[in-house]
Amino acid sequence: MIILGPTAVGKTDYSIETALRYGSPVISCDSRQIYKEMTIGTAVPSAEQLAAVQHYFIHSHTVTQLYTAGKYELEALELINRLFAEGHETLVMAGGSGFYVDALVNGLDDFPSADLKLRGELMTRLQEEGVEALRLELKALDPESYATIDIANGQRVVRALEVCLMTGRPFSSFKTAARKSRDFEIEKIGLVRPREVLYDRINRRVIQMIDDGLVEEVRSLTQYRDLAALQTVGYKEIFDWFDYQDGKVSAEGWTPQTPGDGPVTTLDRAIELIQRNTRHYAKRQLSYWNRDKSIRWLEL
RNA sequence: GGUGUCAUAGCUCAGUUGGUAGAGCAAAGGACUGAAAAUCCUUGUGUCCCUGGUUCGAUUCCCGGUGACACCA
Repeated sequence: MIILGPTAVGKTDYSIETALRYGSPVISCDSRQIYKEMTIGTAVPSAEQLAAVQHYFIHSHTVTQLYTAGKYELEALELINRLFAEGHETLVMAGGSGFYVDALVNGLDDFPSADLKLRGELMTRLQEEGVEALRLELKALDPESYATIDIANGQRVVRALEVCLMTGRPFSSFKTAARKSRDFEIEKIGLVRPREVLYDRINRRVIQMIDDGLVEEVRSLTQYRDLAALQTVGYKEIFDWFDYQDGKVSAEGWTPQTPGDGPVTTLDRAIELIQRNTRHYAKRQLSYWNRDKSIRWLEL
């Protein structure tokens, strides 16, 4: 049983109740709560909650190692098989990372995993030369991907190109879109609340995080700021505020007409941005699951 | 009390040398095969503050009013 839903909807409480009912642990499906260095900003379950029910994939990995949906598929599957073998009838999973859920449920094709060095080079080129150059290169190496992937999305173009260059085969040739069969039944339960209520919960939770010491948590992770794990709502905005305080960005040259958010001059501004970006994130989650007709929705 | 400036989309503003208007943000919708809390795409009709005048035609010019701000008393 997989419990999913947008951030701040109440998955943690619901999943713990459910797990207790089934005598199951909770297997988390969350791309950020997995990191042991991050706690407040990722809204991991409280110490009491973690004590009440055994949790997996919470604080289990480190930000210093790139973690991906592919690794999650492997590790989660292994864990699930082990737990079933130990006699569990029903397992409770919970999380907000749709891509991770998909990786587990349907499986990913057998793509090679990221080559960080190559990716770094491609990202540099993306910044210096723009998407256009990379796009043309992809068109030459893999016209099919060029025609099917979102060509405006630099990150996608880089990944496709990365696979082509690493393997000498077109990115599209790895794609079978075949669903892997799993030897257990999966039931998805989606938690929802009225938009207004959800947004209100998000806004309050952000304030609570600040009260709980988010700023200090972020400060303690400064050395990791460029890692993928730290590209996270609640962390990015506060790093930007630090930058402003350090004089790395200034308010000069910025007017309301300029695209973008402008400098993060105060903590209050950072809070506003975190709240907004969390709302945006919740919307993306909803849109991701919207097309999945197998989800049974439950209004809280 | 006097003078001046401003009054346009939920917010901050641009603009129309007079032919009923457009950006950023917000908001809404969407995409997604190893960075996914990432990344990317789409969507803008609003008494252009109110009244009157000039004009074929006013949100744009003029008179008056109201409100906000600034300065002077």
